[in-house]
Order: sequence, then structure tokens, then C-alpha cells
Amino acid sequence: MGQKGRDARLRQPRVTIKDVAQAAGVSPSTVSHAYSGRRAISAKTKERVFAAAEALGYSADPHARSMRTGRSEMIGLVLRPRFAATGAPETSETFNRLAGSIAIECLRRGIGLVHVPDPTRQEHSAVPMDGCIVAHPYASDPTIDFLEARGIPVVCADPDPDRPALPWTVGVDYSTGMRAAFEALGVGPGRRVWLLPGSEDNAWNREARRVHARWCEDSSLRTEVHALSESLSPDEAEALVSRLLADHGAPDALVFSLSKTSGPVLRAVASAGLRVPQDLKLATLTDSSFSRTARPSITALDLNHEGLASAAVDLMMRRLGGEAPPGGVVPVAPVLHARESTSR
Amino acid sequence: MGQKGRDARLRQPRVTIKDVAQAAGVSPSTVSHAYSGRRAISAKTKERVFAAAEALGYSADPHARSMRTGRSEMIGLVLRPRFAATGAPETSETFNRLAGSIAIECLRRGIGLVHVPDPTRQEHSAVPMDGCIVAHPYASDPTIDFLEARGIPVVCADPDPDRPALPWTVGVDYSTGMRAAFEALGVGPGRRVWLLPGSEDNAWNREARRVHARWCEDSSLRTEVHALSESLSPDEAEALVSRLLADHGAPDALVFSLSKTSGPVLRAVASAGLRVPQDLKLATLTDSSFSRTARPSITALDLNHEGLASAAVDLMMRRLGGEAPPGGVVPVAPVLHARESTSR
DNA sequence: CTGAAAGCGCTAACAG
DNA sequence: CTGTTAGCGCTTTCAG
Repeated sequence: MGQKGRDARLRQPRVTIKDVAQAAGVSPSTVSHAYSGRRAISAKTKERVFAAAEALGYSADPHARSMRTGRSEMIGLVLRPRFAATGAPETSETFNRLAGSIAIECLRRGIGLVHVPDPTRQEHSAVPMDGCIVAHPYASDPTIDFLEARGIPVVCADPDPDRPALPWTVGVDYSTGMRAAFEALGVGPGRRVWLLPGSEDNAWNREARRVHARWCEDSSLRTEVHALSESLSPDEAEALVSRLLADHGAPDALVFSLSKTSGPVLRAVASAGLRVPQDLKLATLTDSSFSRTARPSITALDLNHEGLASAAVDLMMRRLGGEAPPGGVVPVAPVLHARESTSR
Repeated sequence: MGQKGRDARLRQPRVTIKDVAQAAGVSPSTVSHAYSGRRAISAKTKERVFAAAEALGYSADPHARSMRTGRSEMIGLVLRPRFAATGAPETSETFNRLAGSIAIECLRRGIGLVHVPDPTRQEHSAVPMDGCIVAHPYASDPTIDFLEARGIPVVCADPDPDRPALPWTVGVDYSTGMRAAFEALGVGPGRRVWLLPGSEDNAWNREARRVHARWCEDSSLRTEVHALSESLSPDEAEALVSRLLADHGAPDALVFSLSKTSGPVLRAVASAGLRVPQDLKLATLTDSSFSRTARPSITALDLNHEGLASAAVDLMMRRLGGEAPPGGVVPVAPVLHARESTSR
């Protein structure tokens, strides 16, 4: 039974602060202070304490310590399951890249990171964490309120769509980055630049349409937009792009949202007898191995998950350190990778 | 100061089990048992307790709970930094995929996962975890001994190279998978099959050489092996393969270890005027977006990090559940993805 | 500079 | 079925 397992693990009785104190011939509080440095301990006493601790293989019980101090020196991470659930390769690449980056950032700072299954699922007991990063929250995400109500400070990595002005938020600066992507096409007035956004209604697709429209207006270009659903298979995507090119005539440049459609788009363009970049410039609004390894390689907007991770952890440390919240969303700059598909 | 931050977070006094008990007009132990179900509580009492808890926004203090029970319902994960440190894209893809898979596996089971910076770095206080997965341990990794000495059960995800027979280990079954990769080439006796392994001395490269040699012998093939260092740039790798083809004459099939060199290998082969798969079959001993999206796509051995993750978490749950250790390394089957580069 | 003792919030014996 | 009570191991007053 479970009973057996517990016994097996407690076989070796825990070495407590009392054992160390006894072995070193001092009181428990002296041992505690020797480590914490919160009061002066003579050098030789410290010596004896550490030697005894070493010999006994002592390390402080994190539970007892946290119970006393109220802190766990760990931060939590909530990742919305939609990123993990769907089997789309690009989706899991995003999930893994964000989770991995936050993990690495925490390792670097020597702070513990705990993945939280789902805080709102009433589990009786909460997860020990001093604060919690909620990555890509849902609209009006109840997790945020739940955690804050229990006194756990939250940092949002990308805003809650319904509450973009929440304090303690970091977010990718889509509009600047997307603008840069359009600029990189290097097309002059009077040219035709298509946008092929995804069909899901999220901030990223919305921004793409908005920035495209604005930029076309500023540059005196006609706007042409054709949605390319996230759920299309590669072959379906290729067929759709081929049809669009046939029906509407090829534009001078084409910007698509999902980099996973790099291959299909390239093949459709090639089938139409167009060369990239000579006849048609190409750019995509997210970066992945698909755009990097395509031939020709595709100019892409790297959404900079690493930067988002780093900024989120940094903001959390500030918040836990008692600083005042920043004036607005802390912007994370996406990075444009100019590649062969937009070279002159 | 830190003082300020602490106060800010403790602004809202913690709701304890006593508060709930008082509000519901019962004793603290009744509240405890209402949740844990470790003794029978009348339906209406439970009702009152939960209502009171809900109203007060109660959830149990994880520190106090863990201190009492000795368990934290979390498992730890130690990932060796070499995977994160080097900037190689394939390396970080591996790191992220493994970390992400373990995270997802834990989310699925509703168990907490804590990334452990480095347990052996004497931090005075340990990290709260019921057990710890050490992924890709170093040879004679001291982390394993350190944790076990402190009574924290360890599961190795891929063996400690110096101690492959440690109990509670899961490992990728390289040899079976690699054998399958060679078989997939579909070449007959008397043909020439090159192996281009990496130059690092790790289990994976060692196995590749061993399996290749054995298979060549079994199939009456000449063995030709040329190392392709992990540190080469794409252009350097392409140049090296081109030179090898020129110097030694093209083989009938070529197996390379690192899938990130898919592009370079393909280009070198094309430069030599060879068509894949008609003139030359190709396979790689690890899978990634590079082999998947190449044209033609490359037959690759997917090392199945997801499977490794899942098996490791599963084994940990068994160990924590008090089961006896399995008889040997729990094998995880890598998956061969046959693609265009080996089609007939 | 050091020791003694209180108590963090919870669970698990004991008692009914 | 429910209440009372004794600690889990640590930090932190309070005394010296």
C-alpha cells in the first residue's frame, strides 16, 4: 500500500537542526543563525556547526522553513493547456519554447520553478509559491483573480485580452514588430501586398490585420486580405494559396501569419511559376524551424519567447521585492529575422 | 527593503483551518477530515464546512500540510545544464522538448513539477519534492548520490553512463532503433553504407558505431565511418561531406547522426549530382524539424523524448507508491519515421 | 555572543 | 460521527 511506500522513504530518519546542535554542542537557534547570518556567531562556533552538519548530511527541511518564514523561494508557472493539448507541431514548439525559456531563466537565477497544474481546480491544498506567472491567460482568466485573492502575486506573460491594462504584465510588442516585417518587404507605392492571417480571433491575428491596414494606408497600397485557417493541412493550405494566386493574380509581396505554412506557400508560389524573392517577396509573422530551414529561407518575425520569459521572471522578482508596478505593460520586442525571401 | 515586500504580500492575513472551523461551528480536525476524507463526516457537516471555506476563500497552507505529512505532492526535475547552455538549436530543441514533455505529463497527472536548479549546490535548504527525476545524468553524477543520501528517491531518465545498471532507470533503446534505421535503407549485400557519427563520446554516438559495425557484419557489408563533429557550422559540414564524397566515391546509402545537418548533407549530395533516394538513400539517427521539413524529407529515428518523459514520470509514481524496482532499465522505444529519403 | 521556549497551520493519535 | 491535543522542524522573540 501507500503505507509501505512512505515507510520505505522514511527509512532514513531525517537529520534535524537539533541533531546538528547536539553534535556541535550548541543550541538549535545557534545552528539556525549560523546559516541565516541573522545574528553574529563566533567563527569557531560556526566552524563546528558546519562541520557537524556536513558530517550528518543535514539540510534544512524546506516545509518547516517555509512554514515559519511564509516564503518558499519558488515561483509558479501556469501555462494554458490549449498550447499543450492540440497536436500541432508549431503549437507544441511554442509551448515547449516558452516553458523551456522560463525554466532556464529560473535556473540561471537560482530560483525554483514549479509548474502548476491548475490553481483554480479546488485541490484543498495550494501549491507552494511566492508568486505565479500566468502565461498567455485566457480572456478574463479566473486564475488571475483566484491567485490574487489568495495573496499570491501574479505576473502575466502577455496580457489578459479582456484586461490589457492589468498591472504587472509583460507583453510582446506585436505592432512594432509587424510593422517592421512589412517594411522589410521593401515594396514601393502602388504595389500589392497580401496578408494571409490565421482565422482564430486572438490578439495576434487582430493585430496583424490592424497593422497591415494601417501600413497599407500609410504607404498608399491596396489592401488585400485572405484568411488561412490554422486547421488546414499542408496540402490544403498549398491548394488554397494556389487558388488565390490563380483567382486574384499574384501580388508583389505576401505576408502570412503561420510559419508552419512556409512549405505550402513556397510550393504554391513555385507552381505558379514565380521566383522568390525576385518575383515575389515573402514574410511570415511568427518564426519557427519551418521558416528557418525553408529554401529560400523565409523572413520571419520571431516573437521572442525567450525575451518574454526573461522579462516575466524579472518582473516577478521586482514584484516580490516590493517594488511599485511599472506604468504599463512591459514591452518585449519581437525580433525580425530578414532572410532570403526578402533580399533584393 | 525586502521587509516592505514581505509586508505587502502578507497584507491579507491568511485564512486558516481554525477560521473555517469557527465559521462552520465545528472543530479544526473536522475541517481537515472533511477534505481528506480520512474519516467519515456527515453530509450536512461537510456541506457547512465547504460553504464556510468557500466564503472565506480558504485553501490549506501547503507548507504546513507538507510539514505534517512529510510529502509535498511534487516531484523534482534536474536537467543537466549542458543541454541548455550551448546555443545549438538542436540542443535547445532537445532540452525544451524533454522539459516540456515532462511538464505536460505531470500536468496530465495533476502532480506538481519543480525544476531544481542544482541540488548539490549547498543551499542550506533543500527543495520540497517527494522524488526527483535526473535527466541525462553525467557520468557518476553526484546529484544522484546526494539526493538518495537525503532520502529523496531518484529516477534516471537515460542511465548514468558509468552506472547503467542503477535501479529505477528508464532509457532509450538505441540499439533496436538504430538497427531499424539501417534496415530501412533497404540495401542489399555488397553495397556501401556510410556512417557519419558525431564526435562527442556519449552513449548515443558509441551505440551508433557499435550497431553499424554489427549490422554491416551481419549483412556482409563493408563498414565506412567518418566522424562529423557536432561543432561544425552548416557550411563547414556541407564542405566536409562534399569532400568525403569526392575522395571516397559516393556510397549507396548514408546515415548521419545529427539531424540538424540534414540540409548540408542534402546540398552536398545534390552538388555531387546524386538524386535522393534514387542514387543514394539517406537516414539520420535523431529527428527534428530539420529532417521533417527537408525536401526530400529524411528518414529519421525519433528518440521519443515524450516517451522517455512519460516513462520516467510513471516509474517515479511507482517508486513513490512503494513498488519494487523493475528488473533492469525500463526501455523506451525510439520511433523510426520512414520518409522520402529511403523510399524505393 | 548564546540558550530556552513559543508557535507557524496542519494532521493524526487519542478520547468520547 | 465529532472534539481535544500533541507535535512535525524551523525561526524568532525573549532572556541571559
